[in-house]
Amino acid sequence: MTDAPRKILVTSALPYANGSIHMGHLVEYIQTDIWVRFQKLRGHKCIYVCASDAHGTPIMIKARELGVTPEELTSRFSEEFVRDFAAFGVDFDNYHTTHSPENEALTVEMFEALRAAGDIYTKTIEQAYDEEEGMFLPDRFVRGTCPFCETADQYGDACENCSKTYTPADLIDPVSVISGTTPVTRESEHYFFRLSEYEDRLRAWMKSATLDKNAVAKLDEWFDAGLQDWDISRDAPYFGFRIPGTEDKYFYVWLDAPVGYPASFRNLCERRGDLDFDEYWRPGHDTEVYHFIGKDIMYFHMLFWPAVLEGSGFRTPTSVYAHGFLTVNGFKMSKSRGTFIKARTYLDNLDPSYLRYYYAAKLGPTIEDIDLNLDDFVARVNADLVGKLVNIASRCAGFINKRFDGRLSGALPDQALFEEFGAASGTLAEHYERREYSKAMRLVMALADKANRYIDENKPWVMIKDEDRLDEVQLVCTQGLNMFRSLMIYLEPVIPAVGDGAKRFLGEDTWRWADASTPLLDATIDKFTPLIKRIEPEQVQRMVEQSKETHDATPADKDDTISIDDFMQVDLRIARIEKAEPVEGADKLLALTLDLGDSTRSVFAGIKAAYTAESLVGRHVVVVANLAPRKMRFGVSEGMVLAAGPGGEDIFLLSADDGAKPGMRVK
RNA sequence: GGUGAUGUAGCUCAGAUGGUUAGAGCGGCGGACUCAUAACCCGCAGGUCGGUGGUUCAAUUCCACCCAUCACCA
Repeated sequence: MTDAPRKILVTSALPYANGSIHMGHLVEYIQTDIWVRFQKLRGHKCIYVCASDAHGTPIMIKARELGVTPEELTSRFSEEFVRDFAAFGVDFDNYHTTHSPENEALTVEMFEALRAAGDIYTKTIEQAYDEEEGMFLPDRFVRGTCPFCETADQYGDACENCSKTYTPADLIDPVSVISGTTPVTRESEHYFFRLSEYEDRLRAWMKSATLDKNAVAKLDEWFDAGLQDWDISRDAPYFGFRIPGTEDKYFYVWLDAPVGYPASFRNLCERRGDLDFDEYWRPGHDTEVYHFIGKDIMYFHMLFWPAVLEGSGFRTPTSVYAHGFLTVNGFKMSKSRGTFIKARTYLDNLDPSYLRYYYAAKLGPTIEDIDLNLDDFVARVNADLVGKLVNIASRCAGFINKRFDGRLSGALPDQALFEEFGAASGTLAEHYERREYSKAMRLVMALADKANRYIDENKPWVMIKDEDRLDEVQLVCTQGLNMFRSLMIYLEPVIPAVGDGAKRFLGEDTWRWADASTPLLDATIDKFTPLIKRIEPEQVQRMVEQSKETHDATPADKDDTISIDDFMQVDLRIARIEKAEPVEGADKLLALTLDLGDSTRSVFAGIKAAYTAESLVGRHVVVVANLAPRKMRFGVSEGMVLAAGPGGEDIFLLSADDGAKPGMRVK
């Protein structure tokens, strides 16, 4: 490996400063940190910056609720973030905030450049307005009944029940979540960025950035739908930067948030003499810029952000690396299950190296979600890190310490075997570079197996009993410790804290990547102490217990079992099918008219492939009587007829035995 | 609803541009060892590769549809 040193700037997404860091956040910061540490270990100049995302309505509202200023709120969370990240070994070169002079200056500069280029225009739009609070309301701050399916208490942008999208003005009985009053619709002038003009340039950038194929598919989808211009302003009151030349207009938080990357970097430049801002952020230099993000914010980082940079005279990112989400034990993190685990709660119970290794063992370069299975976590970490890896040192060190005064021999007995370990360097480096961490971990563990097998075959504990073979014991253990050392160098980006312990044990100060291919000989090692402890399952149990918050559990967070009360909320009734007819334009639906005793209902049922209309008339079926009515293309469906089976022709209606009458409750 | 992705042994995941007995680690079972944080080593048992249909001499791998899970919809 003779790569010339590269100049690389890396970022992780800016955490929003209104809540604590949790296990989901850490996937990204650990992924990025591993990559950065790898680059540094290889001798490249790699800078890692981040910042708190400090603007926007949610922060403004939360600060108001707590009776503090937004500045106080966000700096409080920033301090917490910095502490948590440091504890997990996430080693930023700079951690800043978007509420900074550097950020304001850059945001205004970009805005002015875009305006000068004719890419900014104003347009009057209508928006929900809370008269009591005297403020415009973001869609998420208006709730009401869905205009399509009439489900109550839905957000102002989309219905969680029928998934239709709409605007707050479409809601039935809309309410401001801040004051509880009914919002009115009011006009306001907004600033727009002509994203629609950037399609060609974005397509060109997309090719040069060699994005993940899933990301490309997603972008193509967005291009196909047509790029819409982007509303980049918000009305006062708002926590953010005021747009120059206006009294009451502010930049939308998503405009200045990514500017936080160069702003944090500029802040670092001012404190360090060896960095030139323009070299990293203006076109025409051979520096590299990478953004690590979650797949949920690809839109902002792969469309808006490159377009803004392109249009305002800045360089575009070399690439944007998106990762998937974290599930815990196969499900979304849940407060009632105790799987909504904050960084701090983890740290109170477990060593950060465990998590860094486990994430590395599961991470690849794609946007696929990864699962933190807590049983697997315990087993995997104990088996790999303790049982295989550290065990190599543990089983060799005793002999060297007790019988050879801590002295390693001057040569290796099996040079070829050691060279195998050195030869893995190229493959491993490629895996790290491509963010194929799981592949790298598999390869390292396969080598660890090999090292353990070597020791097993050579049996130093047998030779030690024979005075004539003492030299051999020293040689075999030197070989074993050198294989251990190479693997620890390879894992230095993942578990640097364990690496530090290993360095101390081996009497070394620093490692470079290439050191893995050169053995440590004729050296004196320190007494071996356990570098990492096994995880006791109780530690995990305690962490889960401490993460449980039953009081604010939402229904979706509940256990797999339900109470009798929950069941009784479903109003099941016997109904007689009065009429059944096909629905014009629908392949699967039959329109049923049901007699419920005291009323009749119209219900659409997807059973046409299994039943003819005529065969149904007169049948008694079971219907969910209190299901929210659902508007379909053909009319409103006022209930659901129960049936079993996978669908298609395999549908089997439930019916009642003789004697059941329409309207009877099923329970 | 639209779009994208995922579905392989009990668990977590590899893999095959279609082709002899589909792999690893963990867990389970049996054996060996005792240097090592009950670690390590050897062996065994576990899978109709989500379902249905199609293309093909041949599909788990390609295509279609379906089911389930996840995400996004500015």
